[in-house]
Amino acid sequence: MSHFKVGEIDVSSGQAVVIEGAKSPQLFTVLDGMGVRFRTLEDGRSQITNFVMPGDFIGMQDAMLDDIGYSIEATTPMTLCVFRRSDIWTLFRNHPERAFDMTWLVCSEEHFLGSALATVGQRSALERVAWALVVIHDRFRQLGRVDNGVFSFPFRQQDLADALGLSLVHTNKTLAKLRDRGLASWAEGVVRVFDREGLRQLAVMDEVERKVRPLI
Amino acid sequence: MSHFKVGEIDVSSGQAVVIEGAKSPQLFTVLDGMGVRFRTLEDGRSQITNFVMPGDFIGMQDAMLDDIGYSIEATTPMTLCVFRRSDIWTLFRNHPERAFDMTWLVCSEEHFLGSALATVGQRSALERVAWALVVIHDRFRQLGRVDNGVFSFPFRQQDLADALGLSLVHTNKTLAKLRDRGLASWAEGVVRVFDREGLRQLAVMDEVERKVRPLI
DNA sequence: CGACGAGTTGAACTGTTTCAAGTAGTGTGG
DNA sequence: CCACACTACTTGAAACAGTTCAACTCGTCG
Repeated sequence: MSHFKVGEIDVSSGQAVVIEGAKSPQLFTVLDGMGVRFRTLEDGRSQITNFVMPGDFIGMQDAMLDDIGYSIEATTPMTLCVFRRSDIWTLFRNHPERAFDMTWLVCSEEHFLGSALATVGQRSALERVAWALVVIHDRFRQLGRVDNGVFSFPFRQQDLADALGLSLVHTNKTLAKLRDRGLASWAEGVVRVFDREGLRQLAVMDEVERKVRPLI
Repeated sequence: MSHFKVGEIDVSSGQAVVIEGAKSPQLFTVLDGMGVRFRTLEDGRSQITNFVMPGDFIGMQDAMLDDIGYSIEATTPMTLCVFRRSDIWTLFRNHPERAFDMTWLVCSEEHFLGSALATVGQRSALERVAWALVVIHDRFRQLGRVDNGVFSFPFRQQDLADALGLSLVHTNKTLAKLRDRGLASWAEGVVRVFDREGLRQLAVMDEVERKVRPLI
């Protein structure tokens, strides 16, 4: 991929990376830092569709559809590797393995959104929060950031609420319930998963085997 | 695509096309008929992720991820064109334009799931149903099945409820509200959209330009 | 004819939201 | 160094949107 690389950019925390509706001609890979990907309704409500983490590949959707359906904002400072959108076609033509990997990532993203939709559509607040903690925990573990169930998590409770379609207040109270049950806690930016299996069962989710993410 | 075609299959209404968890080695294009794509939780709750219609391309996700995350069931009798999963790689290698189109479809699917997630996560029941009617109406119009806002819709209200994360009863009552307001009606398998613009505004959704779907 | 699926409507209940008030931590400026 | 503003989190109580339960209609199928 290296000769498609245009450069690197740094985005400081709180700043927008991609703005909904704009026609950003770029594709990114996240080298470092985290952010949120979200959609906003005209009246201000916003839905976080996922948390963006190192290794994520952003912008394929826009590049293909000529229309960005979401915004991305950096939560921590981020470093992104930038590709030229117009090179995608060249990639499909000359580097089918890379194109294949990129498609794999999009499929995997779609898969995740399907799970998230089922969660928000069908699960109760307690189940949703438990589900989110399992998913986030597993993703952080893949990144090697989990030490014995403990990892630091840079987002706000409001972000989790926006991701799960719950109010901030209820998200907070639900987290308190999980804490009381000894399943997990989240305080001062640190999440502690005491009982992943218990959370998983509470969330009525089945075990999924880990997938190997291709690197772009 | 024609020499990747393995054959055609017919599925009668009510039958499963793809079963969650199974490893179906096939890809399909819907030639005719409609169905639902859904995910089930272990305790039986189910979330419809989308309505499957003619022209839809199914199975890319599975083929890529080696794991099917959803089921598909035929609502009306369906005719599907079957491809061999193992040919995907050949396609990327020898027919980059086709691979590009397939990726485009996956991106477009992802885009839709993002909208659906924002709907289920943020919109009220009234807004959700209005949103769904606009989306469904537009999709049916693309298929050329809408005559002056009127089209026949083979699904049950329970299906719409499962798609929107609402109970059947409340979905029904919400439809009644839209009928009372003169925006749309749905009776005996026929949907009438009297005021698409009114529905769109009620749903707090912005206008989107139509995209050209590639045919697979 | 009886059983069954789909739709409809009313009434009771409840999970979640909204409102409200307060704590703790952090940064800013006088 | 203290007052002030501001953001994140926490907790209680009131309000309400949506669920659940229940009963009834209508058409279809065997």
